[in-house]
Amino acid sequence: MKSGQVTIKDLARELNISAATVSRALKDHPDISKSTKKAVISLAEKLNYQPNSVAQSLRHSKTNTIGIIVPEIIHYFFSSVISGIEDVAYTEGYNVMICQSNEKIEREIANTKALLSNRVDGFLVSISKSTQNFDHLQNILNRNVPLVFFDRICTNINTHSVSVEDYEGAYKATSHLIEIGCKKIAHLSGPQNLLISYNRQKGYHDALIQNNLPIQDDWILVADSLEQGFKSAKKLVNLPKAERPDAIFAVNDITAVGAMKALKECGLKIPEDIAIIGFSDDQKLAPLLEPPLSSVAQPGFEIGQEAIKLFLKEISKPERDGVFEKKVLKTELIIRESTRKNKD
Amino acid sequence: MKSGQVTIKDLARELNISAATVSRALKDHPDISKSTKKAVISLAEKLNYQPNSVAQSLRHSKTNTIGIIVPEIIHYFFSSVISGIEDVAYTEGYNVMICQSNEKIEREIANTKALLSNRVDGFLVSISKSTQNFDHLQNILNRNVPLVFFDRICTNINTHSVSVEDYEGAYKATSHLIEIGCKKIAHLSGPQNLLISYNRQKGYHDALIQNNLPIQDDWILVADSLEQGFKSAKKLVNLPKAERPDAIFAVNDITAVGAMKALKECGLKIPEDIAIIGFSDDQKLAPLLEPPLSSVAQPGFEIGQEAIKLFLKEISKPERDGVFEKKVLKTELIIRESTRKNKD
DNA sequence: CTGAAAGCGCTTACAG
DNA sequence: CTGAAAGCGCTTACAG
Repeated sequence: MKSGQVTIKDLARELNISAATVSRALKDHPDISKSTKKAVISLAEKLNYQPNSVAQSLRHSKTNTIGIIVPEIIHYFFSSVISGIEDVAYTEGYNVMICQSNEKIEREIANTKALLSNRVDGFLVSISKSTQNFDHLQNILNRNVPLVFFDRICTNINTHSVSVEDYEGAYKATSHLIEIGCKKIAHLSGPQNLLISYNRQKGYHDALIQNNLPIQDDWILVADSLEQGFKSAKKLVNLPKAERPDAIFAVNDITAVGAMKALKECGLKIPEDIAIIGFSDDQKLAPLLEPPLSSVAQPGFEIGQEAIKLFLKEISKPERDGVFEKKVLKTELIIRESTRKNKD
Repeated sequence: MKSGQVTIKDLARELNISAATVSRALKDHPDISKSTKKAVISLAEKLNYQPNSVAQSLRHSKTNTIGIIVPEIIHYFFSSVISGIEDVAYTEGYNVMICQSNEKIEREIANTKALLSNRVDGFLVSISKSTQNFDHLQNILNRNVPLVFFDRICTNINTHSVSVEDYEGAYKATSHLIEIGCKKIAHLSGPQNLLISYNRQKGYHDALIQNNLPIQDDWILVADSLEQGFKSAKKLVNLPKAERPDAIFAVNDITAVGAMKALKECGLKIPEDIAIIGFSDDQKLAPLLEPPLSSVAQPGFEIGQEAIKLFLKEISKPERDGVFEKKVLKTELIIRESTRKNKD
């Protein structure tokens, strides 16, 4: 009773049999006699025996635990992904250890170390905005531990990943703005070192080009928070009348919200004066705004499910074969009032 | 190289010393000579040695891991709490295992089992809506494992808890409605088996009584989702004119949002026709609504911090003494447009 | 059908 | 200053 928890030894002593037999009986090993099994199981139940997973992990060099690193749990998107992971983990008998990088590489490195020490069976990671060096991530692979990136994937490292069609989504969003008659389209973009930001901007860019619409540097502002969205929109509004955009495509919903706030404050009507569309479709937010915000939906829950499934597939291989799957999920254009002009 | 990871044995073999000495050198034990330490540490770094926490956990009967069970991660409130927990856990060298009950007791029971098997050092739990039997929770304490409830605490079990002043918060919210001139105040309430719902309703009830305002059964409807809030508000609006409430106090923000939607659809003005206030103050939502929603703020992040601190305090005791701390944090009334009448 | 023995990786009281 | 030994709780190849 050292740890207060019943062990196999306790059961063995009580029944006057060996620990080995108890162990076998508990896992219904065919060798063990029915009567022994019955005795063991009934005692185990009586004493509320709970196998020590720590010992099992050590024995098997397998913890049945997955390490997750996300920038911040509080975001709707990331908590959806985590839910998706947890969903599959639960049915497959895995536990999850969750760490937040808080967008800081130092913390991401520390998280990686902690999870490695804990011998998680695999990593599911979405990198921080400040992750520009990748040694800690490469280190995971060097140790032969499976790694799957999701959403914010790291192209410098060759491994599995789950992402969405950021380029296509942005292209669709921008094309949609063009279709409803907008001609001067601004973009509030994310940090360019993140592939997702880069791709979204590229989709925006290409949609304009292909529709022979002007690309103007002062219509492209880096902003990915409510506050920055607000400030940037103010800047756009304050451009000389002829140059003022008639639409904004924001890299994510919260930035769009900031922009909307600024537009309203300036007495501009959405979408009549300026149409606006976000990205990621925070379903707990976008439909509830006024006007409801159009966005590009990414299936967060499904991304999580796919990420853990790639991990499960990897560990079911007889051995690491260096073949990596890059799963790319579709996005969906969600049209709401913020891009629905009256004439439609 | 069984597991692909470097072990103490590997270091020992390489240096021709014993594993014991390596172990001591790595933890800077005073007995070990400087030169040995240097050799060990430099080799450890060279080979990128990462101690195996699983083995350490087994050895010490301590995993430095905390188990968290929440109803659902996706809620702003719960992810704030988790962030608060993670924040302290990180600085204190703890890892967190997070499970969701999805509001189902069966899953909560399974989560408890899994975390017990993993020998987490303690539990931080917010119970599900359907948790009416508490054996699985009592079982945690019976095993001498510390348990701290937060937010949705379970009064049948005597242990630490962190909650907020639900009664006072509800009382304040209702009083506020009365102060701005509302006289017929409805309440959208949560499931009554949850203490928080019960307390909020009681605060509402008592505020009305003390202000000599009528309590009417058909003004109190159980609703705690957007959809139910919507439906219930419709019911309230459809009451005979004289009985139609002039204010709604909702058990949480999302229910208030549903109600707002219904009111708007019926052409009613907020707050002029019907004022409305929520609870919990989802800061990613309430301020962005139109009109911005008043609410009662609960400090989610702080709740998480306090919960893990109670756990840390408990395990720092020389032994379990059965003395439990019930921490109750303040709420704050956040007044926004949804309860700000023009005359104010 | 059952048990003794060895080992997963680490730590530490004990001995020298 | 260093090492051999035992043990944390479990599992399994080997032997009988």
